[in-house]
Amino acid sequence: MPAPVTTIAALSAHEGQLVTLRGWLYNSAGKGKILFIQLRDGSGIVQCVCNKAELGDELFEALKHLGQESSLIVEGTVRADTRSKLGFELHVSTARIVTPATGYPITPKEHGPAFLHDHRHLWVRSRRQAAILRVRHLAVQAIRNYFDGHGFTLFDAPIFTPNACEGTSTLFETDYFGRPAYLSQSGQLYGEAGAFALGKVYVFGPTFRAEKSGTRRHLTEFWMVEPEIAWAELEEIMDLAEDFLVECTGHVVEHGRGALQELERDISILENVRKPFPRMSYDDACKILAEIGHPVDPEDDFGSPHETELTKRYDRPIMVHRYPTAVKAFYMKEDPANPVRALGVDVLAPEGYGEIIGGGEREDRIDVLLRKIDEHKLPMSSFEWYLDLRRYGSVPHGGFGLGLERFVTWMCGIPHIRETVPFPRTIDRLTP
RNA sequence: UCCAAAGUAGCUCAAUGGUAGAGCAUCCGGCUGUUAACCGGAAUGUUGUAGGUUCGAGUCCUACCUUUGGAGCCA
Repeated sequence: MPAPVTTIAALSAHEGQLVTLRGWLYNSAGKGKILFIQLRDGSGIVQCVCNKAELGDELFEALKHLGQESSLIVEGTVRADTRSKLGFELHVSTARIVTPATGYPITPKEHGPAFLHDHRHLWVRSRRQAAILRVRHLAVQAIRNYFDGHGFTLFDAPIFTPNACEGTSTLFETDYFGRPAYLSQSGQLYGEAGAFALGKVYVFGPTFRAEKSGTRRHLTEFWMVEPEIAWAELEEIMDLAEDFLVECTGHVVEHGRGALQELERDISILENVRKPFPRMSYDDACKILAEIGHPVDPEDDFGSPHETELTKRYDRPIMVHRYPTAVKAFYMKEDPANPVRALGVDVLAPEGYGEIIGGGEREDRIDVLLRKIDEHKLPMSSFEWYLDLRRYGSVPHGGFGLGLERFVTWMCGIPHIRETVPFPRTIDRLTP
C-alpha cells in the first residue's frame, strides 16, 4: 500500500511517518554509497537521503545519474534533522523516476539577466523567482481583499479601446476588423462611468504602454488597479491611498514572511509603513529639493533623480499633491484656489522605488473639460460618451491607479520590475 | 528617441596586434553527511554580422544587429 502523498510545506505534520513526495530534482550530491537529493515540489525544497544498501544498486545508480529538474516520485520517512535548513529531511525507502532530464540550462551557478530571461519559462522554477511570484500573488490578494471589504464593486474596463484615454502616451495599435483599435493604457475613464453607476468601483486588469522606456521601472504590459469613487475629493483620495497601502503592505508582510526572507528583504522597513504618510504640495516639495541642493524649475515636473532624493528623506511612502496643471492629463481637476495647479497626487515609495500611485480628483465641470480637451488637441468626438458623464448629474469624484508590478518590486526590495511578472514584456523582449 | 557600456565554449568570464584559456554545466570513475560538495579523467569554439587597416585581428577602424545601464515619459 503506497504511502500518502503530501507536500514539502506540510512535512512537519508528518514527522516519523512514511509519505510520498512528487517533485523535481533541484540539486544532488553523491557521497559514494549515500546520495543527497534536493527535491523541489513547488511548495518548498527538502533534502532526500538515499542509501545504496537500502535502495539496491540499480535504483541507487539511476538516481545518482539523474540530471537537474528530472521529475520523480519518492517515498520515505520524514525525519527531523538539525543539519537540514527545513528542519526535516526525507529518508528515502523507494523512488520512481518519472521523466529524466539532462542538460538543464539554469545551473546553480551565476547567469546573466539576458540568458535568464530567455529561459524565463524555466527560471520561474528557481527559489528566488518563485518567492517573488508568491509575493505578487499576495499583493493581488491584498488588493482584492481591500476593495471587496470596503464597499467597492469590481468594474472591468475594456482592453480594446477606440482612442487614447489620455492622449499623451504612445499606444499599441491593432487591426480591429479593418479599423484601428488600441490596447488600453488605463481603465480610468471607464471607471468614472462605473463610479456614477455603482458609487465605488475598482478596475483591475492589464494595461499597455508603447512608450520606449527601457528602465528598471517600466514594462510595456503591466497590471494596474484603479479605484474610482463618486463624491470623493482630493483629501479623501489621499486618505484612501494611504489606508490602502498600509493594509496591502500589512497583508504581504503577514502572509509572505517566508518569501520575503527568501528574498532577504528587510521586513522592518515594510513594518514601518504606517499612517500618516507625509503629505506635501508639489511647490513645497520643490522648496525642499532646492534646500537640499537639487533645484527644479517649478513649472516643469521634477525628474526621477529628484524624486529619489526626495523619498530618501522619509522612512515610508510620501504623497505629493497639486502638480502643475500644464504637465498633467486633461481630465485632472484644476485647483479652484490656483488653476495652474491640479488636484492630483502621486504616492512615492521609499528606498528609491519612486512613484507607485498616481491619481487625484477628476474635472467634473463640463465647460472646463471641453476647454481642456481642446487645449490638449484631443478629438472631441471620441469623448462624447465621457462628456455625457458630466451632462447627466456630474458630481465631484476621483481615484487613483496603482502599478501592481511597481508595488511588488518595492515589497520584494528587488532592483528590477521585470522579475515581478511571470513573463515580462519590455521594449525589447516579447519572448518567451 | 537620446547618452553610455558590452557581445569569446551550454553558462560566467580571461587572453600586450603574434599557437583560443579557466571555473561551472555535460560525460566517465572515486568517496556514508553533502548544502553552489570534493578529488581524478574526457569532450567542448564560424570570438554577434558584414566590410576595412595590417605580414598577422578576439584585440584597431566603420556600419549594422543584439543585450545591459541611464535619461525623457509614466504606474
